[in-house]
Amino acid sequence: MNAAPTVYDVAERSGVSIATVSRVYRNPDSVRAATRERVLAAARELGYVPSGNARGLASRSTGVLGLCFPDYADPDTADIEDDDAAMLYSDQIIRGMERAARRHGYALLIAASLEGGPESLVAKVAGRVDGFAVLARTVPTEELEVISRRQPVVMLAGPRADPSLDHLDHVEVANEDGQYELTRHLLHDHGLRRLAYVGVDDTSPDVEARFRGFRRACAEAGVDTGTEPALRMPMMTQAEGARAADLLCGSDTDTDGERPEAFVFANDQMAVGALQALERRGVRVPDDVVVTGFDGIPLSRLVRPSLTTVRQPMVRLGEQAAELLIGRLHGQSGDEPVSLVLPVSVARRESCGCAGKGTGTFGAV
Amino acid sequence: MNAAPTVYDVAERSGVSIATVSRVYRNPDSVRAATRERVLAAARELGYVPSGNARGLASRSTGVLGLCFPDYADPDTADIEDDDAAMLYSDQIIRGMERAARRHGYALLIAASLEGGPESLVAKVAGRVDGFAVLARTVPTEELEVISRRQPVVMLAGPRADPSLDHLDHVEVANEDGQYELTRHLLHDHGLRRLAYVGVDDTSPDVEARFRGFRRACAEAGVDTGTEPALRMPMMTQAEGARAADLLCGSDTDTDGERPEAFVFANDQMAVGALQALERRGVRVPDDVVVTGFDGIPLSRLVRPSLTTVRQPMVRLGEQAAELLIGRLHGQSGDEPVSLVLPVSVARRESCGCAGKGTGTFGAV
DNA sequence: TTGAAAGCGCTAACAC
DNA sequence: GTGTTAGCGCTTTCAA
Repeated sequence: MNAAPTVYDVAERSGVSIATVSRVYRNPDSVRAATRERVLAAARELGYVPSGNARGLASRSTGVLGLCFPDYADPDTADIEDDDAAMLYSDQIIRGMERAARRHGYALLIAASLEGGPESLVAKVAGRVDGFAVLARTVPTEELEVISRRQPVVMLAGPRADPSLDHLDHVEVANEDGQYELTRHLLHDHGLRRLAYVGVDDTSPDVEARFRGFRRACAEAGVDTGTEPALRMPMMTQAEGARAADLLCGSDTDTDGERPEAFVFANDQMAVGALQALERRGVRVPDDVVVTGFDGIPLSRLVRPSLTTVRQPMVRLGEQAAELLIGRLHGQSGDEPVSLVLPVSVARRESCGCAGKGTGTFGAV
Repeated sequence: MNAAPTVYDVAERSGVSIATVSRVYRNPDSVRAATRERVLAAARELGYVPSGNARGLASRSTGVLGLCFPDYADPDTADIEDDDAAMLYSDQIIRGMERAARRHGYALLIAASLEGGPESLVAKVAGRVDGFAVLARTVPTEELEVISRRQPVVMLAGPRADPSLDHLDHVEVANEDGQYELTRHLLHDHGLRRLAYVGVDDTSPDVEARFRGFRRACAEAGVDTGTEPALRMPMMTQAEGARAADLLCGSDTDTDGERPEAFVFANDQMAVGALQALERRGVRVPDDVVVTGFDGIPLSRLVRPSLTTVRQPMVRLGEQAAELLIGRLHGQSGDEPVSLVLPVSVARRESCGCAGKGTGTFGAV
C-alpha cells in the first residue's frame, strides 16, 4: 500500500488551502460549489480518504460508540455446529446497539475481553470511542471508575453492584419480577408444589435477584423454600445443568425424599443441559418433571421439548445503552445517573406443559 | 467530563519524559521496572487512558478491523417483536468476524450504510481501521476501488462482479451448487416436475448464480425451464414473497395452466412470506405445494412448516474475512488476490415434505 | 535505559 | 469564501 494522500496533497492538486479541503468534508456548504467540485475531483483522483485518527485527535470526538463484553464462550455451545443455536446475548445486544447508534450517525466498536498486557480491553476501546457500554463485570471496577471520569459509560445487565460506580448510567432487566412471574405460573397454573431452584456458586447479582423472585412467589403460595437454592453449581453451563439434573434425580436430596416436581434453573444453558440429561435417564419432560430456564436464548426454543423460560429483551438493552450514551454526549441527560429496568416476559412453552402447540406460520414460538 | 490527562501529565507526575511513558505502554520491558511502576502509578492516579486516535495517527495503525454492511432492514421483519427471528446474516457475519479478529488482538468496527453527505459510510469506516470487509454492493464500486489502493479490503458474498475490483480478496458461498443440490433433491427425491423459480428484478450476482444452479439441476433431470425465472419480484421481502405466491396460485401463469408443484424462492424472506400467503389461501404445504428458500436465516426454522432451504455458513464467512485481512496486514498473503468459495448445505425440513420429525433434545433442527 | 524533538493528518480559531 | 497558524496526544528516530 502506498503512502496515503493527505489534505496537503489534495490541497495542492486543487489549488486551495488545506483548510478548504477540510471544510469540503466537514461542512460542504461553506465552500463555493466550484471550489468544492475541484477539491472533490482531486480527492478522487488521488484516492484520498480522511484519516479518522487525525480527525478524532483534532476534534476530540470520534463518532464511534463502544461495547465491551466478556468472552462468553460456553464451551458446550462452542462446538454446536449450528450457528443459530450458538447466538448469545451479546449478539443481540450488539444488534440493538448498532441499530440505535446508526440512527444517530454513530458507528459501533465491539471488543470482547481477552487477556493482555497493561493495555486492558477497556483502555483499548475507551481510547477510540466517545462513550461505551460494558456488560456487567467484564472489566475491573477500579478501571471503570477511572475511565468513567473522562467519558460516558453505561453498565449493562447486572445491578450497579459497586457503590463507586454509582454515578454511571445503567440498564438492566427485571430479573426478580421475571422469575417471580414464571414461578407463580408453575405454582398457580400448574399446581406444582415441590420446586428446586438451581443457582450458581459464584454469587451474581442477576442470579440472586432471580432467586429472590422465586422465593417471593413460593412464599406467597405458602410453599416453603430454604433461604438457599436447592443446588448451586460451579458454572452456568450445559454440562453443569446436566449434572444438576442428575443430582436432583439420583439421590433423594429433597424434603420428601422424592424428586422435585420442577427444576427451576437460573439460566437457559443449564436448563438445556438438564433436558438432555433427563432424556438420557428416561425421565419425561414435562410429564415426569417440569424444567424452566431464564434468558430466552435462541436455543431455548430449538430444543425438544421447547423450554419455558423468561425472555430478556436484549436487543432493547443494546438500544437503550446507545440512546443513553448519545444522550450524555449531547448533554441532554441531567446530572443524575439514569437507571433503567427493562421488563421481561415469560415464554410458556413445552417444558412446563404449556405445549404452545403452534398454529399458523409463526406458531410454536 | 474534565480534560483527559495526557502523556505529559503522566510524565510530569512521575518525573520522566513522555517518551518513557509511551514506552511503558508499548513495550513495558524496555523500561526499568522501578520506572515503570512509577509511571503506572501516576497514570492510575490521574486516570490516564492513552488516546487511540493519537496513537493511530502517530503509528499509522489502529488495531481495528471494519465491516460495512447494507441497511438490511426488511420492513416486514422490522416489526416482528421477536428478536431472534429478526436476526439476519449480518449478525452472524459480525459474530464470526469479531471472534476471528479477537483471536488476533483486533477489535471490530461495524457500520451499516445510511445516507449521508460526502462522507460516505466506507470513508468513515476506512479512515479508522487497518482494513475492512464489505458486504457485496454496500458501497459504490468506484469508491471501493479508490480506497482499496490504500488498505486491504475484502468483498463478502457476491462474486467479484466488477473487473476494477479484481485485485481484492473475496469470499463467497457456493450459491450455484447449493441451489443445484436443493433442486436436485426436489426433482430426484420428491419426484417433482413443475417447479417455479422466483427471483428478483434487480439482477444480483448471487441470485443469478442460484438460478443457474436451479436450471442446471432441471436440465439434468430433463425438466424444461425457460432461461428466465418464472417470476421476478421487485424486492426480496416477505411481502413480495406473499405476492409471488398469490400470483403463482391465482392466475394460471405456468405452461400447464396448473399451479406448479413447487415454489423455489431465491431467499428465505420471500419463502416465508409465501408460506403465510398460502396458509391464508388454504393451500397446504408441503401437501399441495412444496416451498423452498435460500439462506438459512433463523426464522426459516421457526415458521410452520419449517422451511427447507440452503444454509449459508455466515459465521465462517465472517471469520474468513477477518483472517484474510489480517493475513494481508501481516504481509503473509502473496500478491495474488485470494478468492474463496465456502460450501453450503441443504437443510431438508418440513416445507418440502422431509418433515425432519425431531427426536431427541436437538431434533427438528 | 532514557530524553529531545520532529512529525503523524486533521480541525479550529482567527485573519483576510 | 478562503488562507494561516497552532495545536490535538502520541510514536519514533536519534542522541546521550
